[in-house]
Amino acid sequence: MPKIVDHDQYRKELLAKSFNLFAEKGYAAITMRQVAQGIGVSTGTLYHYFPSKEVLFEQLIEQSCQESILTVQSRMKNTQTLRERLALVAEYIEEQEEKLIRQTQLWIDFCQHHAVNPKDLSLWQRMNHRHEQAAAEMLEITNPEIVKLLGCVIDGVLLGRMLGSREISFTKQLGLFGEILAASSEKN
Amino acid sequence: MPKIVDHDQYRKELLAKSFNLFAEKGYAAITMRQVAQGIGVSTGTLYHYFPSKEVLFEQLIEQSCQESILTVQSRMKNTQTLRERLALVAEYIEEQEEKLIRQTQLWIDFCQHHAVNPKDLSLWQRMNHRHEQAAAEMLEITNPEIVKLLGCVIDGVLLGRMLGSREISFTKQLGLFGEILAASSEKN
Amino acid sequence: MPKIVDHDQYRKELLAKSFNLFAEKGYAAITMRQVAQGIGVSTGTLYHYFPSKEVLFEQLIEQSCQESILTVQSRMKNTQTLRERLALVAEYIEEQEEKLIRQTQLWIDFCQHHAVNPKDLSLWQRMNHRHEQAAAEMLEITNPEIVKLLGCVIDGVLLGRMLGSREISFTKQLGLFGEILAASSEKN
Amino acid sequence: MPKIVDHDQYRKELLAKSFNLFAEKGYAAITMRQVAQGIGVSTGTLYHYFPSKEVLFEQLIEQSCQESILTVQSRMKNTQTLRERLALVAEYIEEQEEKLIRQTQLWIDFCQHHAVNPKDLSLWQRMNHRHEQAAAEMLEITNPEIVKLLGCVIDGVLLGRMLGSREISFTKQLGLFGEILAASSEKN
DNA sequence: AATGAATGAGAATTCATTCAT
DNA sequence: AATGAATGAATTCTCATTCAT
Repeated sequence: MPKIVDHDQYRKELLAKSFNLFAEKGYAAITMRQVAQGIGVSTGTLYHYFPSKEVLFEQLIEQSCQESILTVQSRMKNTQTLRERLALVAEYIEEQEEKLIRQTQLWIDFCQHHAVNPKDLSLWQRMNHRHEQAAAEMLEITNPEIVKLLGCVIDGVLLGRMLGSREISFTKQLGLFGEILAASSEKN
Repeated sequence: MPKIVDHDQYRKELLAKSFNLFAEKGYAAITMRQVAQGIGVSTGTLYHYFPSKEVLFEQLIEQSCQESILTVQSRMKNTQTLRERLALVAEYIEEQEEKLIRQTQLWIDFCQHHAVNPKDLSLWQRMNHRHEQAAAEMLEITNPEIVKLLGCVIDGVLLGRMLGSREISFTKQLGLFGEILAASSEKN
Repeated sequence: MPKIVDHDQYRKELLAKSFNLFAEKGYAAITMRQVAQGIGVSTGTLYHYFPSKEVLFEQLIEQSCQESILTVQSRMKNTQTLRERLALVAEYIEEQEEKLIRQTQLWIDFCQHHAVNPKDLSLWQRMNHRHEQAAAEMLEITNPEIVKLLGCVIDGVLLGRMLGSREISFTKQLGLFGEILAASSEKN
Repeated sequence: MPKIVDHDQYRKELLAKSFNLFAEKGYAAITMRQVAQGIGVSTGTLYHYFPSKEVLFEQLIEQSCQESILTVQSRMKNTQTLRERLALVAEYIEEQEEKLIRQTQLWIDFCQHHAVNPKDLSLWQRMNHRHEQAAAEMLEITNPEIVKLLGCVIDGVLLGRMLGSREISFTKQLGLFGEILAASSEKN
């Protein structure tokens, strides 16, 4: 009888624990020893679950995207009215800000060093799409071109905050964007 | 007889030549040998002009920001009418897209690994400000809150394109943003 | 209820199964995991039967030599006439060629890394002796000096084939050697 | 002006110095640090001259074979009479015994771990051929089949001595082989 | 007995940096 | 000033061995 460990489940835990480490220092700058130490295992164990640093990183990206998608979905599930959804999305996006930033850091890193293949790209786009959709619902936007623009605003705030700007925030910028949109559409 | 070269001038040339290399691979991932080879000198020469990889990188950031600022300014100088400026800025931002993306890559990289000090930050902000101003003039925006929002849109497009999205572009998104702004303000 | 297996018997089976693996890759180059996988058990099981890689290897050498000796002996047992023996030895040596090569590989490997102790050495010499004797009988050689020379020829063929030469074979070279011997002795 | 080093010449010196180290411990068992230390340089320097352990080993094999061939040739060059040649070959083979053994060790090692390509093989065969030829001249053998047999005897002595047998030697076994040959041919 | 997860010392290799020329 | 050889600490990764189940 072997030691009882759900290999796959544990692998996912290790990935979750490495998330911050990779996001903070970047793929190239963090060492496997630092990762191992940071999540409390030996390098040997790390390599027992992942064949290489690169694969670990790829799985990290994948899991973090998929989890993000699931989280948004599940948040939406148990609510019926638009008002409820709006509240939840607003709450969600503020609460997830740090995570969103880290996720974007990871993705930028990933793009720089890997020839991003279609599967990965679609995963990222799907994730982004969910976030855009959630925000679009919050702001009651239907025009797809404007949803895209909204995506840019979100990404812009993300990048701004990633680079340390404290003058902008999701609430403020999205709020302003919502107002402008409302004002412009009233006219039509 | 020493070669007649202005030490400082040559240093700047080396920085200019390293720009793409650092932007493409990232600070941690590129090696000094790769940089040296990429710009056609020996590692020894590189170390003759820069005491360390880190300092080289810092000077790279600084020079690239300052140059960007100067470029925008000079572009604006010789034009009087708004229309002329608009044309030039539009042309400029499209033409510089790739450079802007690389610059942002570098800056993200820099922020991840250095405790950004006020001097650096102000440099970056000044640079960003110039770009925002240029774009603001193009779109005839005066409200500072909206200029900030515009900054987010620009950054968002930048991030989007950095991550490989081909569905968005400065022209399209800024155009749309301009329209919405116009529509919303007409009402007032 | 423990499984009904003779511990010692099973150990021997494991040794037999590891023979090829060690011979093909060499002691230093093969890993215990590869061995375990190759013979269809877990590393834990391997270590249950052998305290270390080194001991496993030593026992492998010993068992393979002893088995070789027994095989030659048993082949000889049930035959009385010289002719019969000759036929069997000839058959045996051709049929065992691959095994002999592997055995020699193992032994070379062993000598390189271990201070060969007298017990081991005598084992090897006894084995070699048997083979020489068998071949000597086949060729009806009695002079001990010439038996030694015969040993060299056998070893030479072994080494040649180990290194991939397809131009020589036991049958051919031993045959030629026999002829020369016959020719030279007729004269006396 | 760079440090004045004949890169290629120094590479060859490093190879020559590594010869014994690899032969004694075997490719898999020796570490690059041990090699570096053994030849008095840093690991970094080793990797400055050889891209990998494997390539170092391959070049080692090649250089050692080629050198062997050249040595035999040069030894033969300046001598006219058969007697002189015989003396030199006898001297050579005894004096080179240890080197021949090590070379064979290396080659066995090489064969075990590399898919030997035709170029390598022909190098080895050419080297072997030279040795056979030299010995054949010494013993005045012309029949190609018997030269091949002679090769087996040489290889057999080589293997025997490699495995520690002190009862056989080139002089003794080749001498005996020569006598037998002479005896057998006189009859014809 | 049997498994395979866990360990950490040690392997190959890289790379910022120094230094002789 | 310029070169590239040399260094060795640090990196990624491996593997004999141990141990909980």
